Parts: sequence; structure tokens; C-alpha cells
Amino acid sequence: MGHHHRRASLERARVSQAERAGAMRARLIDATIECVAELGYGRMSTNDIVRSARVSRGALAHHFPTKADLVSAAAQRLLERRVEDFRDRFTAMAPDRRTPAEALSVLWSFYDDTGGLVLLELMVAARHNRELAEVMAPVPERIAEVSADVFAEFFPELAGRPFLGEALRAVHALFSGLALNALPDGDRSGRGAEVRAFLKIIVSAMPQIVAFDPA
Amino acid sequence: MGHHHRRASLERARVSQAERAGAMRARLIDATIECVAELGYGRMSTNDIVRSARVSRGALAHHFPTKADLVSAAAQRLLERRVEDFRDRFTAMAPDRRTPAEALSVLWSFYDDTGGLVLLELMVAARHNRELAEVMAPVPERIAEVSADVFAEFFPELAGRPFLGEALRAVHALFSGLALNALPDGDRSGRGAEVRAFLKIIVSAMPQIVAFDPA
DNA sequence: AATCAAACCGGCAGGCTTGCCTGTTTGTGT
DNA sequence: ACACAAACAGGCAAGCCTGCCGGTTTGATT
Repeated sequence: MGHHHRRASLERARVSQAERAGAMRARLIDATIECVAELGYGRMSTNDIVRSARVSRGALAHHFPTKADLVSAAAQRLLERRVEDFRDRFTAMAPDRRTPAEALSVLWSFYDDTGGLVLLELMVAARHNRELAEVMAPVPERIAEVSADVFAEFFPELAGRPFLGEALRAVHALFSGLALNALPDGDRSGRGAEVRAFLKIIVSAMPQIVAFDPA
Repeated sequence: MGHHHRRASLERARVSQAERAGAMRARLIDATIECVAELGYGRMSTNDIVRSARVSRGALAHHFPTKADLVSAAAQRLLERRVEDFRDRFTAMAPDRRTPAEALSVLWSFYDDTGGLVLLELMVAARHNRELAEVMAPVPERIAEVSADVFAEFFPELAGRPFLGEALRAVHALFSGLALNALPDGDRSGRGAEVRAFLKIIVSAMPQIVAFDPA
């Protein structure tokens, strides 16, 4: 046989420590997000996470000494991923469908999906988790910011308007609330149609809003 | 001494069973709401509740066999109380301050306070608690309904408008979302002022909204 | 007065959770 | 080749939570 510290006949690729650690952290973080989505923050245990990630308990402890560390990291990661997807899905829109109404519709799809759900749970959970709170506190601001950027880029006629940012902060709040309202009944009562109706109204009132003069 | 089954010299008033049971249930429910507010739904245990209510564990088990029963009852009670307070605080407004803007401001105060917080937690918790979900599902509808009634009563010029209900459903969602956003940082960043700014915008856009024509 | 049922008490058992701890493998520097 | 540190495995202990149970008090019934 070859020398012991190097390849045997059927060896697995030699992986650097940084890679191993990174992959492990990623698996744990992804599993955490998945567990929050499926079980909810409150019912999710570290056992559920290691089971879902198919990882040992020790690995978890090694990379994330405490549960709060893990959840905070997961929240951070989710937010980043979300911001990326955000821009991607906007820029992926067919040019001829790039109306404000369509843009808002795309924006809404981010509140309707699993990630939005997880974000909701984490916002509430943050109230009793200082570490998590520090991650979640800037979220509304950040999202409004990013969407305002994208809107300004796609609809130059809105670019300069001072109240665009405020309007999109309001839209974020509105969508969060709508998602929240849909939680108990899992959107059985055709909330989608209602939201689309709201979108029309918002769009129709948008000129009024971005032109708003506080004086 | 008098007969054993009736008054001694320093007796406590004889209380009917229905009264006792009712009082006990009320204490437990109130303690539950308080605990959700202080500890959050996830961290609240039945032990916390009986401690807060200064009641024995057995009493809890007797009146609410399972934790879900108790929480559902608490949610129900909170909603009822909230609807009452709602109408009260509206009708208590000085007649000369009865503007839509002020009305919305009063409405907002219900999302800003402890009860609103608890409702938020329960909405999220309802996702994994069928019993609670059945209580929480109608909440948004109910609140929008009540506020629409009050608005129609106070501002007759809005009464007939078909989109008043929709608008107030949207307002409910918006306020819920704003309250949610304030959770992580406990409203350190002067969210109150922001909300007041939003209110002005909403009011200015309101005519546009209630007059909205989907055609 | 005697009987019954509801209200209430306090503790126990089983299960689960988290953080830690010891041991083993794998990569890295010399 | 060797020594060292990081990565990983799996189990253990202390603590808590929930639901239940037998026993006691108190109101209702006849």
C-alpha cells in the first residue's frame, strides 16, 4: 500500500480544511433555514438540525457553540441570498413586461414564498434573542433600500422622487402584514387575488404618494 | 361554633362554583396573555403561567387540559377585549378631533401596544397550532370589519364607498407590518415619527383609494 | 345530614433539549 | 516522518416541560 498519509487505491479527494469547514457551515445553515421553515423557530431543536443536515452533534458544537450563533448566521445568510435573488429576478424580467405593477408583483412573490415565511418567524423570534435582533433589525431598511434601487434603475421617471424610499418601506410593511395575515390559514381563502387587487390600488395611488408634499 | 358547613366567626364569603371557575379561568387567561407579552410564545411554559397567576398546576390542568386549549382561549379573549377597547377609544375621542388622520392614529396605537405585540406572536405561532390557527385566522378580517364600521359611523362621507373595507384591510396589513418591523429594535429608531409620516401620506392618498375603479 | 361532583392541590414520570466532554480522524507546517 | 491543530463523532448530565394522577377541599343536591 502507498504511504499512509496519502492516497490509497480508492481515495476520496483531499479537501482543504477551509473547504471542509465552509461546506459544513453551509450545510448546517441551510438545514437551519429549512427547519425554521418546516417546524418553526419555536419547535426547532438542534437535534432536528443535525438530523436534517446529516451531521454529528459535535460538528454543530464545533462551528456554532450556541444555538443563537447558528440561527443568527442562518438569518444573515438568508438575507444575503434574498437580496441577490431579488436583483436577479428583477433583471430577469422580460423588458416588455417591466411595468411598476409587474415589478410589485415580483416583489410580492418574495413575501409569498418560504424564505419570506422564515424571515417572518425570525423577526418575531428576534424579540427575545439579542444576537438575532442585531441581524434582523436592519432588515426592513435594507430590503426597502434594495428595492428602491431596483425601482429607480428600472423606472427612471421615479428615480429622483424623495418619497420613493418611504413608499417602498410602506410597501415592505404592507407585504409583510399581508404575509402575516395569511399564516394561520395557509392562504386557503384566495389571498393571492386579494393581493393582486391591492397592487392595482397601490399603483393607481403611487403618483399621489411619490409626489406627496408634507407641507 | 356554628354548623360546620356554614360560616364560622371569620369566614370568607361563600362563592358559587361558577364564579370560582370563572375567576380561575380569567386569572389563567390573563396570566397567559401577560406571559406571551413578556416571554414570547416560544419561551413561555405552563409553569411560568401558573407562577404568574399564583395558581396550582392542578387548577390549570382542570380548566385547560392542554396548553393549546389555554392559548386558544387566551387568544380568543384578547381579541374580544381588543374589539371592545377599539370601539371605546374611538367613541371617547373629542368630537372636534374626529378627523380621519386622528382616527388612523388611534388605530395605530393598537398595534403599538402590548396587545398588538401578543397578537403578532400568536399569528406566527398559529402556523403550527391547529387550534390556535382557527382562532387567529379570522382576526385580520374581523379587525378590518370593526374598524370599517367605526369609520363609516364617524365619517359618513366614507360610508358607502365599496373600497373602504379593502382600504382598511390594507391598513391593517400595513400597521401589522410596521409593528413587526419595530420588533427587533424595540422602536429605538424613532419609528413613531415615521408612522405618523405614513399616516399623512395614506390620508392624502385615501380619496384616490376609496374612489378606485378596478375597470 | 349525607352524598355527589366539581374545583383545586402538589408531585411524579417520561421525554426532550442544550451544552459540554472525551476520543478519533484529517489536514498543515516543519 | 513528526508533531500539532483544526475538524468531526457520539454520548452524557443537568434541567426543564408537559400531561397525568391520587388526594383534599368546597359548593351543590336531596
